[in-house]
Amino acid sequence: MEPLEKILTASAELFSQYGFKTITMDDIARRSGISKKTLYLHFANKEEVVNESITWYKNNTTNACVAVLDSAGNPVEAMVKMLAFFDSMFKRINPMALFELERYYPAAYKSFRSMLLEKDVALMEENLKEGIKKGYYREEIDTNLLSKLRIETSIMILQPNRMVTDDHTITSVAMEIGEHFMYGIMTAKGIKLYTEYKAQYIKQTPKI
DNA sequence: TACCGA
DNA sequence: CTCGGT
Repeated sequence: MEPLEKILTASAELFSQYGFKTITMDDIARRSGISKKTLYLHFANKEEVVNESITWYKNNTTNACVAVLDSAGNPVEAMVKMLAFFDSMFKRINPMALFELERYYPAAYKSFRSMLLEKDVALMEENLKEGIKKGYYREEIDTNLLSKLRIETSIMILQPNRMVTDDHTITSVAMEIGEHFMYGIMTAKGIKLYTEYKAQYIKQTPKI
C-alpha cells in the first residue's frame, strides 16, 4: 500500500471514530505505520490532511452509492437500499466528529455537505421518473421539485436543527424523514414493494 | 527520535 | 503539559 493511501485510510478511520480535534499528527503517523517525516512529505499541515481525508471519504462514498444503485432491481429497492446505506454510514460516524469538523475545519465541512448535492439530485430525479413509469410512484408528483426536496432535507439534518436532539439521533431522524417522503410519493403497488424491502434491508431499532 | 515554540 | 511542525 502506498504511503498516501495508508495516510488517508488511517486518518479517515481515526477522524470518523474519535473526531478531528483529539486526533494528533502523531496518532495519524502511528496508525499509518509511517514516520512523521513521511507524513509531512505528503501533507503540508494537519488542515491539508483533514481536507484530503474528507475528499477521499467522499469519493469512496460516491462509489459505494453507485454500486448500491446498480445492485437494485427497481426504483423502490434502490430507495430502500440507499436509506439503509446512509443509516449504516452515519452510525459509523461519531456525532462529535461532524461538530468539530464544522467548528475547526469549515472548508472541509462545506465540502463534505456538498457531497450530497452534486449529482445526487439528478440521480434522485431519475429514480422518481423511473418509479412513476413503473407504477410505484404517483404520476402527479413534480419530480424536479421533489428530487430537490429529498436532497435538501438530507442536508438539513446535518445542520443544527430542532429535530436532532438527545433522544432523536441523526440516523433515526433520517429514517423517519425518508419514510415520510416515500409514503408521500408511492402508489399502493409501490407501498407493497416498499414494505417487503424494508423488512429485508432495514433493521428496526426500538423507537424512543 | 529528538526537539522547539505556541 | 500538549501538539503541530522541523
